[in-house]
This record gives sequence, structure tokens and C-alpha cells, in this order.
Amino acid sequence: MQGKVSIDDTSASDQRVFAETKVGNETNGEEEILVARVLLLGAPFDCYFDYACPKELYDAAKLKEGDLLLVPFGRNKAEKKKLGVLWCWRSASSVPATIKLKTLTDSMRQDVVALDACFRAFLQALAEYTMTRRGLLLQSVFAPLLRAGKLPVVKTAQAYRQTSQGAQQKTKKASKRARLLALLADKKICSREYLLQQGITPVVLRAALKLALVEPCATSLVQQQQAGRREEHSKTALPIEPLVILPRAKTLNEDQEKAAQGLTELVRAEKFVATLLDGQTGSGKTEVYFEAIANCLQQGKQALLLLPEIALSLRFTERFRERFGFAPLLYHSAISSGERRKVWRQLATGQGRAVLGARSALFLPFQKLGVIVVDEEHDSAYKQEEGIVYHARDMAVLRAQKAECLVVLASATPSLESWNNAHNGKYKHIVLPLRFGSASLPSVRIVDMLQECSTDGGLDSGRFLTPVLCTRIEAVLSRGEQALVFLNRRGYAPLLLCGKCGERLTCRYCRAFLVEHRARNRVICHHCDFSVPIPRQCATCRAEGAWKSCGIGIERLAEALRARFPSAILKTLSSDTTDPRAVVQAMENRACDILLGTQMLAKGYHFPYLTLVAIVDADLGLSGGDPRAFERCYQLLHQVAGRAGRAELDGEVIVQTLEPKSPVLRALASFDRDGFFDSENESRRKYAWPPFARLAAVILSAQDERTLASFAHLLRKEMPKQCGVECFGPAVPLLSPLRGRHRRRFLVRAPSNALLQPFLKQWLTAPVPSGLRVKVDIDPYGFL
DNA sequence: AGCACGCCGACT
DNA sequence: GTCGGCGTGCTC
Repeated sequence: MQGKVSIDDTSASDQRVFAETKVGNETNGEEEILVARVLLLGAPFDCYFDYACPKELYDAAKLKEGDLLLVPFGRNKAEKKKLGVLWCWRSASSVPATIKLKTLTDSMRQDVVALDACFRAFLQALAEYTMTRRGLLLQSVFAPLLRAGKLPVVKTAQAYRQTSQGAQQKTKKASKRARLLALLADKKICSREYLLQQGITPVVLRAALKLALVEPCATSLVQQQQAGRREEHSKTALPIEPLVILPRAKTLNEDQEKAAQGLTELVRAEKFVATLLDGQTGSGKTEVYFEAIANCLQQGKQALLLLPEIALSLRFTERFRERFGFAPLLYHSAISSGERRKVWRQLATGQGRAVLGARSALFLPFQKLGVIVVDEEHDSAYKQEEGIVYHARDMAVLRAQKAECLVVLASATPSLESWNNAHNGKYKHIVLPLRFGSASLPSVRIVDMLQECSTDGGLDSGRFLTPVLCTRIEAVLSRGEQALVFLNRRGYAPLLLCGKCGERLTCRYCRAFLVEHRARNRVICHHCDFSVPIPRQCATCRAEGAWKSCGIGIERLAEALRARFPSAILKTLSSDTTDPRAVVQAMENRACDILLGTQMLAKGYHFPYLTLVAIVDADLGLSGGDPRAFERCYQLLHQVAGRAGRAELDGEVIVQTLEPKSPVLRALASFDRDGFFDSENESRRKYAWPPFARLAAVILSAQDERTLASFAHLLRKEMPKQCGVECFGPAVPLLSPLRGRHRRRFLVRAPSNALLQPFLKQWLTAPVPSGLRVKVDIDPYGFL
């Protein structure tokens, strides 16, 4: 039962040598030693450490690829134990004689299901794409099982036997230690569990181990002793039993039925396929991909449903339970460590069926994936910026590719990347048209704020409450319906200015303007969360109480709306709202006339009596040089507009802007989504932005700005020349310094048919000065 | 990343 | 003499 070398061995030659070496052949009568290549968890170096593996452990598959091992590591004097994964094999003959190998034992293997070949292949590919060390990935894979980042919480199902020293040891008859030695003398080998049952405390055992009176040995030996006991559960995943799925209660319409059938066939095919499930808000995407999940579970395979935000998980859990009769395993940042461990183990052993989770759920050890669904695939929350930098949507596709299963990307406003992939045939494209009848498209009116500007004008709230907007709100209120007012800016005013000297309040950490939150009497930095009470005095001119609020946030707009519509009940919803559910409930129960909020409103709520959506400032977020700004703006506005008129009542949308001719707003007004994509595509192609080019950002950070600047210039000078690769920078990011660290940023661009990783690898070989960090962000999203 | 080794200067 | 600063290099 020899496992093939499933993962590439960095040097291809090694692999070939191994494949040709008949493992187990006698060589010169000496005992043959195999070499196991181990990747250490969390190691700062991305290289293998080789260990000798006794042949019998290999032959009996006691040690195999993907096993978690606790190996000795470090110079003899300061030897430590480190966790690592047996990644692949290597023939002994290919190891240079200068390297002395340490030898693996059975007891180093931890009691965890081995990472299977397709999971390892996924990690390998992810590491290569994102330029992350595999050891770092492995650490995050096993993190749920570890405590304090070090010791495994794995039950080591350890067994012990007596050493020769222990046999000679004289002990007091009544002592626990004597009892321990007696038990071992009698049974030869005892499991830890058995010893604890017999009243031996862990303390006694530890002491005996330390004095080398007993030694650990493999649990499998215990099983040989007690034949008939159930096979060791830890090493083999149980086959996943097919589930009987309840027939669905809701009937699907014709389009949904067709789409569901299409997906079901793809699940059955057990091949890698990526599908864009492209359906208008309210077209019933969820029911459709639930059928794919149903089919997957029926076949005894596991399903993963990814959501961009944990706020959505409650509603989805309910819907899931309704459809399938059981709750999915939840996995996101708010899940406790104990629960995470449980989810990990259940999936690894094949007991767990379905996971509802955030992007980190991609690193769970599924045994047999049948389908991955990425809901709201366009959402930029899928982009992980800290630690391991990756885009969960793309990595979901990668995981499906390695697991040879279906991946469904669902959205009403797909990302331009996915839309292009669907159009060039890389992805399948399933379109769910909006059903006419129950809900119709709202009418959209674009208001030119320059023309409609009310007389008091200026920078403040008056400019935003245009006469058109006010008459529409009045009309809605008089009909007893509800209005939603959208302004994507928290707080009272985005800037506080000293009326005497013009000094502006800025964040002491990142130099961004501090946002006035009048309700809390504080100014808050929206980038780093630094906050202080609003100072009484201006630090520059000592003027007291001379602050002037500039611009408008939802607090200030709420003030203006309350003054204008005193009898209407107004509620606000933003990430500062203490009880968002109460606000949503009030809206649902019609205990609220005007709902004012930020982008929190954009997500999947259904308010039947909401008939007016007003986008107060559509131009927010269109500046800043981010090539995806238009796309994001479009998606956001489209989603917010989608809240209007979802039931029997007709909806209307008002969009206020200073640029009424912008293609984003035009496309929005005419609901010409594909028209928007076409025009946006053209401009991306013209300026060579993704998806028509590849981007990577290299971010340097350090506390000391001088070493940082000189290293950045050195890097720039040493950059290799490669045809078609352009580099911009080093630039000082807008929010530098961030959290006390100065930063420099390079942006690297290559044609879409070239790869950036080899270039970056070659470039970033120079030793990095101490205290300086280099972060690579492939396919960056934020441009700060 | 840790950790040891080693090579200098400032002390009991 | 020796304690301790952190620069350099190794870990299979």
C-alpha cells in the first residue's frame, strides 16, 4: 500500500528519483531509511526539514503524507519540539551526506486525521499564488486544534511502557509510582486512558517519564494487544453516509427549476466547474443553490456555503434549517474556540456535512467536498488583507479545482472579473431573470444637485435635502409608506475645522481627518478607530468652542430630516447603532417612517412597505484612484435601489449627484447592468486595469522611516527588468503611518497573460533589514 | 522566529 | 577577569 508522491517536491528531480526507487528494497543488507519532508507550522522559512523515517513505519502506513507530527527541532543543546506536517517523501539517496537526519518515531504522530492529497494540493497552490509560506498556512489550518498557539489540544491517545531503568527501580510499595510500574510490568504496554482509569494521576506519569522510568510508545501496539477493540478512529476518516433530504416545501418557478437542475447535474459530475449564478435581487438564487447543496448531501458529500459577513449567518441558518431539517456548522470569527475545534473534527472525520461560514472556512479539512457556494461573490469583504492575504472567492475556485467539485458564485451584481470569466467561457453562466408580476423594477430619477441645490447651499445639510427629495418623501409619508435614505458616511460631520485659525482635527496615528460623532461627543478616526472627546480648545490658536462642522454624515442628516419632517418617525442604522435588530424590526412592523442609514442597509433586507429609496450622495467613493471604485459604487447603489418596491407596491429611487452624466448612474437609472459592465470593461481595458492586467502590491513597513525609505529605494533600483512588467512606487500610502508604522507601497502591473509571482520572487530576494516587514498583496483591492 | 555563538566595551 | 550589548548564522 504505497502512497504515491502526490505533492510536488519543489525540485522535480527529487520526485523522479523517488518514483524510480523501489521503496522497501534491501540495500547492501542495511536497514533502509526513508526520508520524510516536513513543513513546520508557523516557521518563518519556507523550506522542508528532512527526517529519517524507519521503513516499517512507512510500510505499515504508520506515517503517511499529511500526518501532523511533533518533531524534535533545533540544535542538540536547545532542542525543542515543533509541530509539522509530513508533506512528501524523498529518497534517502538524494539527501546530501553532510546533513544529519533526526529519526521519526510512531509516537511523534499526533492524533489527527491526515490532510488529504487534494487539501495539500490546494494549500500548495494557494501558497504559490499568494506567495505565502506553507508553514503559515498549516498553522492556520491547525489553529483550531491548538491552544496558546503552541501545544496541540489533540488527545495524544498515548501509550506507555516500562524502560529497563524502570524495571530496576525500587519504590515504596504503597506509592502511586509503584502501582504504575507494577501495571506496566504486568501488561507490558498500557494506554494513557487505562492508566488514568487505574488511578494513576497525570502528575505521577509525568514524573515517571521525566525520570525515564517509563517511555511513550505507539497506541497501535495496545490495539495489537487487545485485538477485537474497535480500530483506531483517529487515522481514518469515516465514509460519509448519504443523507435523506426532505423534499422542498416551496415550489420553484420555471427558471429556478431549470437552473437548479443544471447545478444538480454539475454536482453529480464530480468534476471541477465554476458557475456564475447571476440573478437579480428577488429572483430566488438561494433556493436554487440550496438544491445543489441538497443533491450534494444526498450523495454523501460535504458542502460549504461562504458568506461575506457574519451578520447574514443567522438568517441563512434559519433558511438552511427550514430546507434541510438540520443546522449547518457555523464557522466565522465570532465562533468560540471550542466550537471551532468541534467543527474541525467533525469535518475531518466525515461526520460534519455542511458548513456556513466566512472566508476562513476555506481552510477547514473537508473530506469530500461536493459543492462550494460563494454568495454575494462580488463583495469586497471576501478579500482578506491581514495575515494571509487572499481573495476568498478566487481561493474557493481553487479549492473546488483541487477537490474536483462544483463552485457556485452567486450575485445580483457580479464582479467584473466573474462577469468576464462567464462571458469568455471560463465559468458557466446561469442567469435567473427577475420574475415579472409580484415585484417590478422601481423607477429611477437622477437629481443634479448643482441645479436642484436649495438656496441655503454651502457645504452643509441643506444642499442634500433638495426640493425634489423632500416632495417625494412627503408623498410617501402621506400614503403611509416608508422611505429609505442612504448616505454612506457615519457620524455627524467628516471634518472639524477651527473657525478662528482653520486648523483641522486629524488622527495622530494615521493623519486622516477625524470624524465628528456629536451624539457621543467624540471625534473618531474611521481608519484606525482612534477616538478622543471633542477638545474644547483649538490646539493651535487656543480658541474655545470655535469648531465648525464641515460636510455631512448621517447624524447631521438625521437632524435635518427631523426638522423638515417633524411628525415622521425616523430611525438610523449604521455600524454605530447599538441595536440594529430593533431598527430592522421597527421597519418591518411599520413602526418607522424614514430609515436613514449607511451601507449596512444594502444587505438583503425585505421591507414590503418601503417604496422610496433616496441615495443622498451618489458621488461618495468615486474618487481616490481605485480602479474598482465605479464597480463598487454601482454594486452598492444597485443593491440599495433593490430595496425599493419589492412587494406589490411600486418603488421609486432618487439618486442625487453632481455628475448626472456618469455612466455608473446612467446604467443604474436604466437598469442596464450589462451596459454598465460593457462600458466599465472598455475603460479597464483602455487603462490596463484588472481583469485586463495583473496587479500586485508590495507594502514595506517599519517604525523607523529612514531605513524604510532607503530600503524602498534600494528595492526600486534592484528591480529586475521583465518585459511588460511595470512598477509604480515607492509611494507613501495615504494612511501612513498606520498603527505607529511608516509605510511605502509599490504597485506592480503585468499583462494578464503573464505571471507576477516569479517576478516578485526574483525581485524580493534581498535580505530585509531588521524591524522592516514586506507584505505582498496579489490582486490588491484597497489602494490605501 | 528563536536561540546560540561570538566579538567587543564597561564594570565588580 | 566577566557581564551583557546585539550582529550573524543555523535549525533537517
